[in-house]
Amino acid sequence: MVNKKDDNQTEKAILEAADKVFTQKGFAAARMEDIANEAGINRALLHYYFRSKDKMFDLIFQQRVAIFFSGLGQIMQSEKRLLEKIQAIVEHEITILLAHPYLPIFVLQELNQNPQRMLAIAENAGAHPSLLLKKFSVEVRAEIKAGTIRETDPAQLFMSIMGMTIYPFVARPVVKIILEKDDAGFENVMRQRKKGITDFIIHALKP
Amino acid sequence: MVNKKDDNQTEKAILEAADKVFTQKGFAAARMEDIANEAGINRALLHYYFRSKDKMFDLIFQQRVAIFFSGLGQIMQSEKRLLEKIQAIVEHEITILLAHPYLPIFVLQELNQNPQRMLAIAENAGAHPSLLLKKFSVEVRAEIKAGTIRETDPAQLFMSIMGMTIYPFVARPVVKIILEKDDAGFENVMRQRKKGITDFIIHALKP
DNA sequence: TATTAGTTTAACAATTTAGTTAAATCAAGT
DNA sequence: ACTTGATTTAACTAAATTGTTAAACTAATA
Repeated sequence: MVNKKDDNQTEKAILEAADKVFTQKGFAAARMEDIANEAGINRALLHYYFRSKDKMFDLIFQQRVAIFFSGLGQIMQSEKRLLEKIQAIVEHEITILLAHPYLPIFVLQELNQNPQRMLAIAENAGAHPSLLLKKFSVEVRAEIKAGTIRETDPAQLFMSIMGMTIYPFVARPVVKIILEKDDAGFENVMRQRKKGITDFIIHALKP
Repeated sequence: MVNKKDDNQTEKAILEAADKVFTQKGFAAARMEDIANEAGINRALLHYYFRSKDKMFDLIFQQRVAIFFSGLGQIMQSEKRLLEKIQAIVEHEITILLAHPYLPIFVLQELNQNPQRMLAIAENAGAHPSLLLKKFSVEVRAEIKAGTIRETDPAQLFMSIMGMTIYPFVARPVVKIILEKDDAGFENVMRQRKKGITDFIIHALKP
């Protein structure tokens, strides 16, 4: 038997709305009614589908963290050479952030308020986050030994990569004003930035 | 006549408490009682000193934004050569962020929810934020023409500097886990990072 | 046509929170 | 001792918010 609005279309609409509202306002400032309005339904139906605000939030938050970190882990563990790997990271992250602009500030803000969530989710995912850097570090040291890049601390390099790619999205409203861009302009700058960051890092690592 | 707890010590305690609570939880999640407890007083006295939550928040927020941007503007407008200027920016920002670790995520989160606040504060400060980049851009182009640095987009460079310095603080809980550091260890890494970032940028800019 | 599941409406209870107030208390200075 | 202003206590109001519920409605389906 098929629903009035066929299939699970409503559930999807709710999840999308919840994502939008939670992401833009954060958990504390998000109102169930905001989500209902955004989804084009009413509060009663919200609780009919998802029992409580907390349950909805946990769902959304896990999804968002997954999006934020998923691809990254795979690329970090891949067999590419270091510079190619860095390029892949940068392009992947910026592509994702262009599609989900408010993702990082949301995730990071909620993690800051509740840092143990990070560990819980990581455990759930099966791998400890510190593994993320292990292989990367080995590769960096190998390239240094081979003389292909100059002496560099892997952890510092990793933070630089992440900072250069993610920060502009976190500081989006400030960046837009300083650069005098609208949303379209901002996104253009970020697309150019894919190549810009990679070049920048390649030059910085030259022996 | 002097107060029970002499002078304006209480007002100071309240402001410090409000700073701490607002900064860590954000406006929406911050409770007046949290602030009162943190200040070692009760809610009634809070309203006796500062009429409302909004008033308190506006006060704190303006102060925080000022700290976040103040020194930066002066350095950007100064007469240093480009590389020295970059070094000064990095050292200044990291020094401030070590003293106020939760400052950027707080400011950026609240700005994201309320972007027009940025313009209001900027107007209040008398200068449009876009001026921040003007002189810097001229200098970058001059150095490029002089052949002292390679072809570089000033805006992209600026975002890279800010990203490398500020992002680790925004992502502090994640960084701590990935690097397996406690607070002291994290701060050590950030102190080392002052020189690390500057070196990184200098190499990246070499013709 | 009767059934069924999704949906709306509207009212409700319970809780949390901001903000107010009056009275009591306390710690100084005069 | 008296006064004064800061502070606490404790109660309160008003509003917002989450969550629940019963009844009505609707659209597809059997």
